[in-house]
Amino acid sequence: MKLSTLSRKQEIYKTAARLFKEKGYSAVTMRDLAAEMGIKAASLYNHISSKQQILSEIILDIATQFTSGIDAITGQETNTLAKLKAVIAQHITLTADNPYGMAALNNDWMHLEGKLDHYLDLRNRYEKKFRDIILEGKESGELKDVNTEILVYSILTTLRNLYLWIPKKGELKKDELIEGLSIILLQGVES
Amino acid sequence: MKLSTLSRKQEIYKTAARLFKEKGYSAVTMRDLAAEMGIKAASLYNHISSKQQILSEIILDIATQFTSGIDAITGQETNTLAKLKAVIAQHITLTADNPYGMAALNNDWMHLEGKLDHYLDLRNRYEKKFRDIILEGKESGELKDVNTEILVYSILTTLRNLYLWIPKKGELKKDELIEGLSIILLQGVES
DNA sequence: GTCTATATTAAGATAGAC
DNA sequence: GTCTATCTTAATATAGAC
Repeated sequence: MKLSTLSRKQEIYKTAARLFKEKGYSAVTMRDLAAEMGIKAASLYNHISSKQQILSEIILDIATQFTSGIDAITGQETNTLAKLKAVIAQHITLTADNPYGMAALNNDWMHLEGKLDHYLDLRNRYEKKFRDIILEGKESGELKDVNTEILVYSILTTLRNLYLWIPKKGELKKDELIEGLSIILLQGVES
Repeated sequence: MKLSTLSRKQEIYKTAARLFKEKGYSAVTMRDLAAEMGIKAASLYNHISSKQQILSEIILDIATQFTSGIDAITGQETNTLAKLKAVIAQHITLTADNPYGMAALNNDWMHLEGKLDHYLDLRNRYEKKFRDIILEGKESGELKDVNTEILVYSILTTLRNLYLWIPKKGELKKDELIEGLSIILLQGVES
């Protein structure tokens, strides 16, 4: 793919993700998507094979990036707080790169058909690795003895929904956001 | 309405909310809804006037409850931490009462047609009142000087998504959840 | 209160011309 | 790579019988 131009296929994915964020997968028609790109719906099928394939591509692309990311973090020889901060940084980076894709990941995964099981598998493994980081922190004494499930839920929910908020706050620099979120999410639970 | 039986209309709202949570408003058809209730789609129209009306009813009912609730909390003569804990308790209570409606509120509000402006108005007022509680706490010194916008986002996101989590965790008692969440959300920001 | 039958509109997708 | 034309299916909703 050329550097500063997206292939037509990539353009379709990008436009679709934006529309999916606004109205959800089911409410976006192939005619909506085509109109947004200035072509007719039938022309889309020269580049993609189905609406379903567009959704799969968008969601599994991001899910795979999160999976690789958490594997790298888990493999680090660092303490729990460094790992948690790396998880926060990864969410901010991937969300800033692709906020519309993150929205589809969060809200439209249940409309995956053939790839649903694969997606659920990736998500469950991600959650387990994240929970394990928390559990290690509690065992080592780095984290206070708060309720694990509530803490896992609270942090992951905040991170997963950053797409609702990041694009509007262009004035906040990425490093400041990583610092600010780390303080708010972690300061209360550090020993 | 009789005490232990829902009117047919209420039954429709309740069933619809559950289906909306699973697949989203747009992906649920009147035939799906009717089948779930053991009748034909046409029969639904003896009780309700449109699919759109079902969505309005579900969302605005909850949004109104949140609005009354925050008005009561804002009117209390208590300190900031007590007010924040009351907000947390309200979210937990309303979500536990109606997790499916909360899902529709969060995910399907953009499909409101005639009532969209009214909904957005209620939501904006709620957010403003919540932000004002945080700002008062910072002025009075009860809260640390953390980034206001990040804190507002983080707490509200966690509370708004409780529906994803509360129904699965029946073993957690409500009071424990209020305590646990208050610790995790607030302990890091108290002075 | 529910049914069958149906009107109307719009969806995803394909064929074949240019 | 895009178009027009079209197939097939399914959506919301109404009319009128029981």
